[in-house]
Amino acid sequence: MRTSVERVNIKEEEDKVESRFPSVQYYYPYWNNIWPGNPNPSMPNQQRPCSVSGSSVYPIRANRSPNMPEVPSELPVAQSSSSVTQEAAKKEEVAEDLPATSPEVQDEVMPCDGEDVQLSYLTLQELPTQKEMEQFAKDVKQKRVAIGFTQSDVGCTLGILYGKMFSQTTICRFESLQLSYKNMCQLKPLLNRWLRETEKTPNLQELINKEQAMVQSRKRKRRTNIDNSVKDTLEVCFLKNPKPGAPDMAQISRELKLDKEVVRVWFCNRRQRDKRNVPGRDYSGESVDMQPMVNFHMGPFPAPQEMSSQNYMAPPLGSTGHVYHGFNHRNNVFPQQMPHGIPHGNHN
DNA sequence: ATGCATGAGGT
DNA sequence: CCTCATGCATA
Repeated sequence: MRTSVERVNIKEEEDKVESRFPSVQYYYPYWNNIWPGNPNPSMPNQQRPCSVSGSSVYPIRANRSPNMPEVPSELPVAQSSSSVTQEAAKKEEVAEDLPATSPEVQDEVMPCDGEDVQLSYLTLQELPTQKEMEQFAKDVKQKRVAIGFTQSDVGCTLGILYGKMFSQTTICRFESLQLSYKNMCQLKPLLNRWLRETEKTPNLQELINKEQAMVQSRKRKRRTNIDNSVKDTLEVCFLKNPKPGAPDMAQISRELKLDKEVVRVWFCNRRQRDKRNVPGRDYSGESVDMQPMVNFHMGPFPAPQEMSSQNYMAPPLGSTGHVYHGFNHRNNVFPQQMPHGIPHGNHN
């Protein structure tokens, strides 16, 4: 049993469209998606092709596998909605980004084979390796701390300097490499620029405060709190079928007495999380797989995403059907290893 | 730091 | 109805 596991396309398996929004109307009237939160309405909305479209796929150096006939296909369809993120910082990334982090490597990167890592008009050099990315993230954090910036400050500064603001969340995730590879690549140029910019203009603090003054929030659905016991059950369901169809979700929601939309979102998020924490490949570079039973391929790259979730072991739950708090709800299933030497305390 | 939510863009 | 980037809200 190994890679032969093909993705089960439960996706199209059901056409019986369950009533999607049955009894749900907890949505407040803020649907006219104008979100005021964005202080930069002037962002160009072009869509440049992006460099990569894989999720948690990290490229490696070419000298590793000489047998991979990598063919950078033409303009990949960047469905990325992040406009400025790419455009603005791209060019200089080409020229200046590399030397900073890992000097030893100057050769090309080798995007994963079967993966959808693609190149467009960008050079291969723009695809940092996982190691480089780790180093870069570390650098960013170090710098941030050094100048006494909070993660929010950084996000804010990016907005001021380059027109696209980011939340504390995003910066945090960047630093801890919790974003998809592609996402990391998009943000890297910006942060790289920030890194350099910061050295010149040490007093951005004021700008920040000014900008931060106009923070606003729109009404949002209150965050649902799902009981751990319920989460356990959801987890079990997920392991059995990461992509339940509408009917399935309907049933789950019924049984757990959760709103269908909540269930749907939970699965979406669960899948997303699944992609970030690639089994057996933590971000520490040296890692070995910690899941002896999983059957994901052990190549340099994670298996095709669709199957990643199937690699999880069956939950340790008893067959009694009785749910107990058996999961670690913190860094569950795959404890994510943080590469940073810095302890993970709150630094804000 | 992370859980749930939103919305754009894609089938 | 999905994925993906992103963020509010909260533990």
